[in-house]
Amino acid sequence: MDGRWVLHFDMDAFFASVEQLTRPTLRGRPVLVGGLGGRGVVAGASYQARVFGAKSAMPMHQARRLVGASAVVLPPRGVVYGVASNRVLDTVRAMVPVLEQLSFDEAFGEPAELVGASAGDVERFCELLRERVRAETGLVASVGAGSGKQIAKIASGLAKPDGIRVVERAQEETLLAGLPVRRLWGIGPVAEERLHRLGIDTIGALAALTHAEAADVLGGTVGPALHRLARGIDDRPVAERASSKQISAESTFAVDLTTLGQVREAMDPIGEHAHARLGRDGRGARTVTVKMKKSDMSTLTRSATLPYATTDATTLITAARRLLLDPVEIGPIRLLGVGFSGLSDVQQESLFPDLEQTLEAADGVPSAPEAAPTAPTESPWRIGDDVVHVTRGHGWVQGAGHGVMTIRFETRSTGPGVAHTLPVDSAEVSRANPVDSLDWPDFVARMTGDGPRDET
DNA sequence: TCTGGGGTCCTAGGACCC
DNA sequence: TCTGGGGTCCTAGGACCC
Repeated sequence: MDGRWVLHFDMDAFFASVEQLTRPTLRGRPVLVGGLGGRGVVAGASYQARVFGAKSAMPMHQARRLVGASAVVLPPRGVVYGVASNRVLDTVRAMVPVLEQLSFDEAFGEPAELVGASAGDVERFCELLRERVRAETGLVASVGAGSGKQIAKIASGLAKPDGIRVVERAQEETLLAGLPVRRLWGIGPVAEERLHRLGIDTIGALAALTHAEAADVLGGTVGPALHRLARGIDDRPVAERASSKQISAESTFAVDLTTLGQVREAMDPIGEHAHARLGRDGRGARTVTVKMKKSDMSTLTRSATLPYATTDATTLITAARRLLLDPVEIGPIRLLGVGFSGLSDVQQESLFPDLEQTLEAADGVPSAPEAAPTAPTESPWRIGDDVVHVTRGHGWVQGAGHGVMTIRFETRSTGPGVAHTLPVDSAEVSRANPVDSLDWPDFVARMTGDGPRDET
């Protein structure tokens, strides 16, 4: 495997960038994407928001406070990110046929034509890849390259934003040795703390341990594996991912649930959501798992395995319901989840109707909560909603309240748009497919051609 | 008003079978 | 006049990733 080059391709601030692409007014502004409720966290932050210290996984209220009044806070539009992600990855795949996709916005590749190539050749290849993605999707990616997955991933981190970083063999050891252990893929807060207590802060210090010591600190399987990575030994192959092993849905409540009645009631929409995603997958499940997170953040799970895999909603959701625990006994519950595993193809008459392409694109994507915990009386429109106006076209809700709403009319192809204030009950405005913000010309063609389109 | 939602993998104990 | 050993499945919890 000498002379192999692994690439790690990573979109820059993906969610926030898609918002800025499809809502041009947001370009250059600090955008926070994530849950708007009191318990929401940041799923994506634009670089303009990161300047203030906001970042992914941070509680939204904290990020908001850091950024201040200029912050634009938007709920995630999973469907749009899914469509954008598919287009980006299709573009990448045209140059790198075998891709190991890690998430919506990240993938490893190992192009055959780069075996034995010079660093300069690799850099030119990555630049071409980035240019194509930018030209075809309007989105920016950074790319890292190195002799293995770990170094490629670290390199793409160093390349950000909007860059390339090719790490040559001769630079690897020095580069790794100086980095904090936390930069290793697989070392999280717990392992970091454990190493820190032993005075091991850098990857170099981890590499200096013996194999046995590493196993001792980090566990018999993970320890030696991380130790090898720390020493720059990483011959893991790049391969397409197998189909998922588990499909789940979960929801955090604005207020903790304290009675079994509340938990049972909350269970149904979550179970149905998980089941709908199972339906899109097409397989049946044999094991049902219920997850309950308590107010102290500890988690309880209960699972049951059926004699055979099924796609039947009643069977699966009934099994889930039987697993629920009573908050009176275990304490208040902040999150409830339902998961299906033991997935297999199950020969059965088609129980699932055909679903829209956009729904498939949305699969596995974070989406806004179905039922908002906020006051339902004020307005049917929420900030970030996609709308279409009879004459002004596609837009999004910038603000709503006191009987009026402000709509910004713009899409990817319009450039920054104008804002208009309309009554919240205006008959000229209706809900729009969010994907139209990416594909406005297609939408116009549909309207003038084949007549009215489906609602989502 | 601290800490989402969707996943993967690992560990460890008990049941069960040969 | 006792209770080995290996393999597999199931369950529960937890670390870690984006």
